[in-house]
This record gives sequence, C-alpha cells and structure tokens, in this order.
Amino acid sequence: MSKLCPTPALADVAKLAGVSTATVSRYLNDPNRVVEATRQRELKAVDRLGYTPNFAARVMAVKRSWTIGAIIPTMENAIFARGLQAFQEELHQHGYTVLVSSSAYDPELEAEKIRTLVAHDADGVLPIGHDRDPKIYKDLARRDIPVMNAWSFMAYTQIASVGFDNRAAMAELANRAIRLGHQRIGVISDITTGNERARLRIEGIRDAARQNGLSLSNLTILDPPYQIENGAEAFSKLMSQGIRPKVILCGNDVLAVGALHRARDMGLKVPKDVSVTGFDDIELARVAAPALTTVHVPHREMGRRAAAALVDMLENRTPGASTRLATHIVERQSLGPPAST
Amino acid sequence: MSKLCPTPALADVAKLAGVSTATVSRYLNDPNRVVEATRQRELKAVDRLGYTPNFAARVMAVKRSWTIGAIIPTMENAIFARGLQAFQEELHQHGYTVLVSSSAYDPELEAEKIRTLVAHDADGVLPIGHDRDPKIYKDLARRDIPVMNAWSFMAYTQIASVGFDNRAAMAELANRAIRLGHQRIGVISDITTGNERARLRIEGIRDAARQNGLSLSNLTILDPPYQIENGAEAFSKLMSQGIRPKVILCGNDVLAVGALHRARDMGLKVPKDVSVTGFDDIELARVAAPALTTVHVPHREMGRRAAAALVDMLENRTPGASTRLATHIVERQSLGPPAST
DNA sequence: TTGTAAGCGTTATCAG
DNA sequence: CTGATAACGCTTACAA
Repeated sequence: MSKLCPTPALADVAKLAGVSTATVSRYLNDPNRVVEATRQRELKAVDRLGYTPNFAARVMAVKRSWTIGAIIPTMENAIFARGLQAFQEELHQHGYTVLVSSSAYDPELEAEKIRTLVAHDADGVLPIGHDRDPKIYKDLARRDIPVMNAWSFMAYTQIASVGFDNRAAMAELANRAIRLGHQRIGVISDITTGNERARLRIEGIRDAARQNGLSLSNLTILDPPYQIENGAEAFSKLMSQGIRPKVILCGNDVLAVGALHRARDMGLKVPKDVSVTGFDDIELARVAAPALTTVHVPHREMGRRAAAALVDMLENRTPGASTRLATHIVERQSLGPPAST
Repeated sequence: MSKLCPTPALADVAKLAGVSTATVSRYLNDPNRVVEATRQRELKAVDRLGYTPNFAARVMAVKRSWTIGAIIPTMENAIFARGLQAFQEELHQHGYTVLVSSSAYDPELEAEKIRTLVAHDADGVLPIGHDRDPKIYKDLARRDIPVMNAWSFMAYTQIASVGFDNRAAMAELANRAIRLGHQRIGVISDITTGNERARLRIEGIRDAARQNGLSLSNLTILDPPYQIENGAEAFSKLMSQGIRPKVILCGNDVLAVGALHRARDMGLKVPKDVSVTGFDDIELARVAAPALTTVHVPHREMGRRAAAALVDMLENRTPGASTRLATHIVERQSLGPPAST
C-alpha cells in the first residue's frame, strides 16, 4: 500500500524499513547517526518508495527555509540576469535556493513580492537598490530577516549593500566628456521612478556640470524605459531641439545602442557628429558599431559578493557589511571631442 | 506579549481579537464568512500585529502551494528571460508565484533543480525543451504534478508542450540560403548537449541540404556556448578552412552577432563576402550592422501560452494540450547570394 | 543507537 | 456564524 502512494512521507519510509520516523529523519540529515544495518534498510526503503522530503514540513519544523528571495526590476535586463546568475551559483554552493521575482519597476508590486517572499519563509532577501518604503525594512528587521541591497552602494544606511557609486561613476564619465569640450549634453536616463540608481547617475552628470562651471540649463534629460527602441526614439527627440547636443550620455548600454542606431539612420557619424556613451558594459557595448565607450560594472562579482555577504549574515548572525565595488570607464569609439561647427 | 512577537501567528491574532483561530482563518480567506462585528476586530488585530500568513503552514494544510517552478538553461539569455517574464506575468494574474532555477545546460543539475522544486511543493513545472531522463517525467506523473514543456513543440509525446518546430523553422531558412545559390555552409549551433532545440535546428539544416541534393559534407558544424565572443571565435575557425563557406547559419542571434563582428574585424563585407543568419529575433538582431536576417520566435507569446495552459491543467485537471506556434523568417540585410568568386 | 511524542501554523470537518 | 480538534510531514528534546 505504501508502495503505490503518490507522495510518500517519512512515515511510509519508516514503516517499510521497520524503524521510527525519528530514525529515518536522522538518517536523511546525517547518515552517520544511524548504524550501518539500519542505514541499508532506510536507503532501500527510500528509493523503493521514491521518497523526497517535503519542504514545507521541514520548514515548519526547523523554521529555516534555505531559500533566499531576490526581487529585481525585470528579468529582461542582461545586467540583472548576469548578476543574479552569479548570485544564484554562489548561494547554491552553500545549499540555498534562490527565488526570483520581478517588480516591473513598480514600488507597489515590489512590496507585494517582498511580502510573498517573506510568507514563503525566505531566510534572506536581496532587493535591488536601496530606495523603498521604510516600513518594508522595519518589517523585515522585526522578523529578523537579513537584507542585502545590491546594485547601489550606500555608505550611510542601516542596510548592508554591495554595489558601486552610481553617482561618482557617472560623474567621472560626464567629466571626461566635458573636458573633451562638450557643452550641451543630452541625457537618456533609465526610467527614474522607484529607481535611485538612475537618479544618482543623473546627479552625477549634474555634479560634473557644476564642477566645470556649466549651467545646468545645458542639460536635457529624458527617461524612457529600458529598451533599445526607446533609446532610438529619445535620441530623435534630443536631436530635434533648437541647439543639438553634441554628446548623449545614456543611463545604460541598451539605451545607448538604440541611440547609436538612430544616429546611423539619421546619417550622423559617431563620434564625429555626435558622441554617445553607455553604462554597464554588457557584451552589446563591445559589438556595437562604433563600439561603445561606457562604464564597466562588475555584475557577476557583485552577485557573488552579495551572496557571500548574505550567507555570512545568515550563518553567523553578523550585521552585514557593505562593500563598494570599483567601476571604471572603458574607452572605446563612441566618445570624442565635439566637431567645431 | 503577542504585540512584540517577531512573527505573529494566527493564534496571536485570534487571541487579540478574542476569537478562535478557525474564525481568523475564515476571515482571512473570505471576509464574508464572518459577521461585520468580528471582521472589524480581526482587521484591527491583524494590522496591529503586522500579521502575515505563514506559507509553509498553509501549504501543509491545503497541499497546494500556488507556486510554479520553471527550470531554464540560463538566465543570461534574453530569450528565456523574455518568455519567462511573460510566463510570470500571466501566472501572477492567476495568483501563482513562479520560482525560477537555472540548470546551466547540465542534465544532472537540471534533475536536481526539478527535485528541489518538487520538494518545494510546486503545483506545476515548466522545463525548457523535452529531452530528459524519462524517470523525471514518471516521477512527476506519479506525484500528479502537471508539466508543460516550452520552447520546443513536440507532437507525439505524453507531455504537453507549447513551442515551435525548431527543425522546420531552421530548414526553411537553410532552404532559402541554398536557393540563393549557397553550397558550402558553416554552422555555428548553440551548445547541443542536453539541448534538443539546437540539435533539431541542425537537423533542419541537414534536411534542407538533402532536399536540395547537397552532400552533407558541405556542412561544417561548431557548437560553442551561448556568448557573443564564442560566435566570433567560431566564425574565425570556419573561415580558416580550406574552402571558406559563403554562408554561416547560426543557432541563435547572439552567436550570429559575434560572427558578424568578427567578419567586420576581418574586413569581410556581409553579405557580399559572406552571409550570416541568426535565430530568435531578439532586439540585438535589429540593431546589428548589418541587420540580421533571422527566424522570428514569439517568445512572450510562448510564455503566456505556457502559463495559460498550465493554469488550465491545474484548475481543471485537464491533460494539457500542446500548442504549436508559428515562426517566420525576418529578412533583413545579412543574407544574400554568394558572390561569384 | 533508537523510539516516543510534542510542536511548527494553517485549514477543514464537524458540532454547537 | 463560530469553536474544538484533528490532520498535514518533519524535527527534536527527552527517554529508554
């Protein structure tokens, strides 16, 4: 009878092996805790029944799910995908499973997903970026669930983070453009609502402008959603202004490639007629024509570090340290001095 | 005391509201099943405590997790990401949460991930492609867990699938190349182990060759992992053969873009000196230079359909229907007739 | 080394 | 409409 049972339980194994459930449980969690003789019997019973432990039951008993929840804005973005893959691989090494949900850049949805993850007993949580309703952090803290923020390094917060300084990185790039002689700057930012990373990058551009004594009125900023198409459209808009900007700083490589593409369609040479820069340094940046000058971000490294930090918080109940990763500008061919018109 | 409890349970709410746990449970699942008076008290108690239902406990009680597990080869592939996003959105509408794991194209790992998902009480499973140890399907069937295969339509199997005919689609493209006058064909396939999609596409090319009376010795096949770089390397290899192929059929757009890039580096004009085709039609294909002639696959549609079908199997205990989606060739600029040398 | 039995947080059945 | 109470499958003292 137990042999045909669709979902055998520990009790079925115990019965078949002629031992108690406690013994089977011990065998499953650490074979050395039972003697050879019983070990054999259990082993046989287990695979004759095709037994698989029930996760929910185990979670209830030990109050630990070995599950980490990650909430990303969208899966359709190579940088999150890549970082997450590394995050996942590292965690897998330590026996954790990662549950991924996406928020579609919507704070409400994000909050809901986080609640769902918590309800699913996630042992830890990895949201992207830092900005969100403080209530969320409070609730997580009360439940004693470790949180690690990624993709944005924040020095002065309670929440541990592993990321980079979006603002400084973009400022560096903007500075370079300005020193090259650019005055009028077009910006195609990533969507900014509920996305401090995009906002910080814009701030970085403003910082650079101020430092170089450029009036902020030289900046025109657009922020379409992450899509090649949108980068192209935004480029057109920027180019239809009275005075065309000679450089377009983009919030990410995808948008930048769209801009590059549209420039070509409009018969504009890059960087002779107009310069375009990206951010992230995904593969796309290298194969674009011309190759994109961009900011390199160590996505995989970030994912790995986030995972390691989370494991540390989990295993040692440490408060969680923040790590700031370095980024650097990758000079390729899309940024040059403005042509003197 | 219950007020400071880090993880309030139903019992805490019940106590605070002065009712039984059964009543609170009813209230939570359908507010109409309790009278107004108690409803108010519960409401207050719930948010004073910041109560959130415990998922594992609920799963144990109802034997239903409202969770679907998806196992994809890798997250770092735009096509899976996109399809999955749609899959997830559709499922979310119906109240399901999707758990994503990746197998890194490794059958062993994949089996493990599926087991993990089952242990996590997934109500349904979505693996990519059809080929895997029959034991896995048998086990899933015994446990009565609906399975839906995606990305590959299989007419004659027990397992429901939603996908397209990889073989026919690629055959059509190869046919077109051959009719254009191509004889020697280089193939840069996606990795083929544990990946029948890639194998079927290669078969499609062979079919086309046979149909046109071309000896299979005209084909040279390489199958590096999914990466732009690898496409470039493979291209170099194909070009260092005695007789250079005049057309390179790639298993996906990413590999094709790598090939395109390397062609440019080698000073070869596409399609004048050599033609290159892709498969998938991701955004990248449109912005590549020259724009890639490729096979369009409705990824989002596929994700959505897979989700809908799974929901149907789940809610109505139907056996699960298979759906074959149409693909079509998108002619852009990378495929042309061979230059007469 | 092994067994007994309590408990984890819900839901569901069955009375009231 | 509401309250007891028995599952659900596993772990873990505590005993033997």
